[in-house]
Amino acid sequence: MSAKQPTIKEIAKRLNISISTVSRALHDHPSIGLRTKTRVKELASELMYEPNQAAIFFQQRKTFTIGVILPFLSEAFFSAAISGIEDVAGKNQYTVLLGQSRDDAEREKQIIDTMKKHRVDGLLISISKHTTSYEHFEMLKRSGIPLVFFDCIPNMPDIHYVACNMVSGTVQATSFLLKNGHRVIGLINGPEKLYASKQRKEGYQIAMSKHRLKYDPSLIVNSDLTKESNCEATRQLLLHKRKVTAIVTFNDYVALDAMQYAHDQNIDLNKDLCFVSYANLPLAQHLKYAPMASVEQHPYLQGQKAAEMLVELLGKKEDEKETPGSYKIIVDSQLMVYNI
Amino acid sequence: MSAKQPTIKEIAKRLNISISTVSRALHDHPSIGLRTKTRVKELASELMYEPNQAAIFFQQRKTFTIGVILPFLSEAFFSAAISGIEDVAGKNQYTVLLGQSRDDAEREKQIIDTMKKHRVDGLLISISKHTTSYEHFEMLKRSGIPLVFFDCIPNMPDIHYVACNMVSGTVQATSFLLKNGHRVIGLINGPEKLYASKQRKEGYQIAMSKHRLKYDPSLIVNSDLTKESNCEATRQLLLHKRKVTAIVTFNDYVALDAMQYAHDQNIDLNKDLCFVSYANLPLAQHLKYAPMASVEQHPYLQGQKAAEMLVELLGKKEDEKETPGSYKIIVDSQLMVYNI
DNA sequence: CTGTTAGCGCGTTCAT
DNA sequence: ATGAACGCGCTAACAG
Repeated sequence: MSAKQPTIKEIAKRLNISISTVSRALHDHPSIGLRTKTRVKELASELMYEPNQAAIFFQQRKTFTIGVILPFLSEAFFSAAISGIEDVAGKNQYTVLLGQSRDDAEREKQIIDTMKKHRVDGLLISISKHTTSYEHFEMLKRSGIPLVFFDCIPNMPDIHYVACNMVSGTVQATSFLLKNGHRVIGLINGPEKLYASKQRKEGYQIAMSKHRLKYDPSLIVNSDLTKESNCEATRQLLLHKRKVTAIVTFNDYVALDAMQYAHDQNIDLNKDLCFVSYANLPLAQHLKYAPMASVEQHPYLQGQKAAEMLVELLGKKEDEKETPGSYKIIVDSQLMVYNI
Repeated sequence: MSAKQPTIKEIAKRLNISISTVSRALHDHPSIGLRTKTRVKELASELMYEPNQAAIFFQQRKTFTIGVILPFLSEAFFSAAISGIEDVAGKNQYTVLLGQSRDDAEREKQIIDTMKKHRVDGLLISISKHTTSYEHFEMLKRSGIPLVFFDCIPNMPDIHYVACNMVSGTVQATSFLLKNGHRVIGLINGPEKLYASKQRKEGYQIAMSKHRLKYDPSLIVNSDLTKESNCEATRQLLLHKRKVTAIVTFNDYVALDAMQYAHDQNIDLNKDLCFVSYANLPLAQHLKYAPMASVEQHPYLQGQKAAEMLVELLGKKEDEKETPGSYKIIVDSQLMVYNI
């Protein structure tokens, strides 16, 4: 029933002209007679001709597809980021091939393989929490597939990336608490190896020294970000010999667990114990307990910037890939104080 | 630097054998000598040869790509659904091309065009709230691109789809309230034209008549699902001449707005006024106010089933597309009572 | 202005 | 057991 897609060949045959004439007519090539041009175009639309992109992609060695690999779409941060990516991609005629690593290094690797097979033109990656080996990224580089990391970036030399300056964000967060009179401030950090954790730690330290307060390492506890670990971390801080009056948490999910735990210990939230976090969560106003303030990481913007960077790399590629350096964009994070 | 991808042609030249021999060797064709086979394979892996899928796709007239179009990834329902889709797709060697319609009919249409251009093998769509014309879907059908709808499906004949039985879900929800002694139950429904709204209305009516209660149309109010509209709907129900003691809401987002509004009117939630909703939201335990119960729609499962259906259609296509009928899968929704 | 030809990378007959 | 040749749909370099 559904007639198979017509080709320029078909059109050429029917019109008794050559294939290339048809091709040129369709492309408004200047050297085609108006008469033939209209004839071609009419028949084309009559037949509902549509160029076979697969063929074009093939011969142009380009798929106009960019792969996006990220941990979880269910995290608001990423669903916002991918919207930014999608918008930029679409504006530049690219489509988005999706892959969720689910924070599984093996899965991430496999997705990369698949994407490579599909000959994506470039890749946008926010690496999984558990990715420790970076071979597959190196491999991509060697294959000449441009790669831009965003948000969660690997500790590798010469990479392109977009990330948030979590150092300054954490300085803001901690300073906010200090200005509000808190002196003993805990930090529930993520896994120690994570770059994101290092930045938070650094920001915390900077803020402390700025206020001429001694940095107490025991006020920083690491969590592997499971609920249990988050609660355990909270417990530790609550048992600290000094009275902790405020806590900065690695992200909102940690904050929720911590606040829940503290509340269950009959602690008056955001009074006896204040929380400041990093905004990954929507619905703040509908939450039972919300942190007093949250560091906004601008996910949509990060996605946008990363996609723009990639698109630029893709454009440049044809001419000269002589720029071996690395592009970096640091998006400023900023503390948002909730007025609830 | 990065050597361009080697081809079988390249390998053939180096080994002084023909292209087709290389091709066959790589495919373990029985009629290739063990000796040449190993030689080929060795060189191939040495050069890190990888078949150019773009070329293969092209000549096989297949991209092994399925397009997924849905309103918002930021809604938990959809991010869960796409995970189900991704898993099934991956298991069957398909990749997922993503497009968010943002509930914009025009955008939806344009995404479909792009996907068609990209020659996706099939499409999975949850239509936007504002899609009223179905031409583009018809067009796809005519092009021979298999189409499976999920969750939000258009009112069209002969379509394949996976959806949740919201009628029975609503019957359960309403009955739950009736069993708990409520007699005057409001329903904040979505836009009237939506199939999802019709189902909810129907379920509401069925539950009422099952309990031999008279159906009062004025207890059903429509919302366009904006915050304002949700609050206005709530207001109407609160002003109802009969005392409304329970409300079924179109979804969790509506419920949140409604509960917030009611709370601001000094109403004791889930006591003076009970809420039951449809589960689109995670973090239920962290919410300030949560409905007493929620109808689970099994998004992951719906995504899975829809993808499986599409994969099957894609497999069948080659042989005979003689089955013009339509596949339907109704996933049972079920009421989850929160024990908070 | 238009036609001819070649080639993109691969699978697939059809020969040998 | 291997090679030559063709075609998928399209673009582009090269003739007229």
